Amino acid sequence: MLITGIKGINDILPDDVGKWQWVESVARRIFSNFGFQEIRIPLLEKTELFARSIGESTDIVEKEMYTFPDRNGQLLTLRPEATASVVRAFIQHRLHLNPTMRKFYTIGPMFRHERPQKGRYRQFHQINAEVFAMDDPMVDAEVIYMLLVFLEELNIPDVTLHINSMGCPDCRQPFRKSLTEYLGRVSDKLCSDCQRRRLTNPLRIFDCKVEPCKQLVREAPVLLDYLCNDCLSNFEGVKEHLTSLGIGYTIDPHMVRGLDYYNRTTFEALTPHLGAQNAVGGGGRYDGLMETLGGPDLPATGFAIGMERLILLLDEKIEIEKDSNRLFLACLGNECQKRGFQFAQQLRLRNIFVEMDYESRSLKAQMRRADKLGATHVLILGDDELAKGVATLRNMETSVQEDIPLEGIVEELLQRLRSAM
RNA sequence: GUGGGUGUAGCUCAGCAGGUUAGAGCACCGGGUUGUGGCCCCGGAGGUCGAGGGUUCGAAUCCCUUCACUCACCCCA
Repeated sequence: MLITGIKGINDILPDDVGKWQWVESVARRIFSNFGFQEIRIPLLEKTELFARSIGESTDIVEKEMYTFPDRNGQLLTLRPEATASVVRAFIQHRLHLNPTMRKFYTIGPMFRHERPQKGRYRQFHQINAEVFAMDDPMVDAEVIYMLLVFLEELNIPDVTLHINSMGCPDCRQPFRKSLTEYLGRVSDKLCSDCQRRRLTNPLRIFDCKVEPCKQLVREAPVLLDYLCNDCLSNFEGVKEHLTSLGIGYTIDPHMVRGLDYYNRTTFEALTPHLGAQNAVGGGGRYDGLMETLGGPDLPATGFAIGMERLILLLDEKIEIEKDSNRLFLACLGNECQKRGFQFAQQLRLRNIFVEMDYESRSLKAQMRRADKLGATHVLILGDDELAKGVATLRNMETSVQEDIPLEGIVEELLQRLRSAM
């Protein structure tokens, strides 16, 4: 019985790895320009961390987490998102005492036990950015700007920005009340799912795709109308700064995010090219989370980007530039192969790409392989050459061959191969 | 968890009104050049037709079961 991988947990094969590395390098470059520093957090955390931060009644916590007891009976969870861990690390290491520790990014896999489909997997990868201890609307705008700059740099097509404000606990209270009242009045017209949502998590009804519900939602009270003065001026500030940076946006009063910790400005970068999914990235402010997790009462904002979705959206045409020259060593006969084998190691130590065959195959076969590997040069080492004290260097592009004396050949090759880089 | 679609060579797929040895393209290996890649020509290897059961003289093809993949619902990156 063949052992296969786990459903929704995929391999990334060498042919695709180039794209991933490229995406990561662009993220590192851009985020670093914005003052973000990389932080690496564990894949495993105590279950309680996620339960408390994400919210007990969210789908993630209720039914999507990979949770199990370790050998000591401690309940652990494979992280379903990164923010909770970054906040935890920030608190644990008292980083708020260090003023250079404010902006972080992290890249890595997350785990959610959902049914896989296009753009959605059980192990998926996110690029996260988080900013702590800053609540000026300028910061919200800058974070959003950085997200868009990044997507732009990757040439992700047809990205639109949707924003909303989730208010604060103060304004959410009266809003919740009037929303529940409204939903109570129209409850018999809601779909069965929304019937349930009405009682468990009324805000979720804004996400419903059933037509009658969408109708009703249009008439429902929206949080934006209930914002307190502070939240309102804050939201205005964010919009102003976005505009000043030349960012177009759509205000979507019905946008609801899946995690409970969000407040004030939330946002999503959407594209129509992801099948049933539409978000490539999303995030928002989460001012209360740090205190909830036992840390200082510091504001925070951030976002997550779905890397699989990014990869799906990448232009097929992008090509990862081929690095430097590649030398293939073609050896004929046992003696020559031994010489070549040692020779290859020497060149590699000098930072040159060298590949060779380990079976003794015909020169034709070796040439073919050299071509497949994209070798720019082939060094042919056979009895004829050894007898003359040379090796034949073939330029694969021009097909020009010349003899190189074995004496001092390493330095000679280094020069030739490096100069063309 | 629910529903639809699809499972034939490493990959993309043809074959399916049941009928001799299951095919193609690409990829792979070898030869055409006793030591020279790409293009071309010739040859070769590679398949328990997802698995199990049933119908039949005979099943890749029909029926049942099951598994996997995939898309969608739910929800999200």
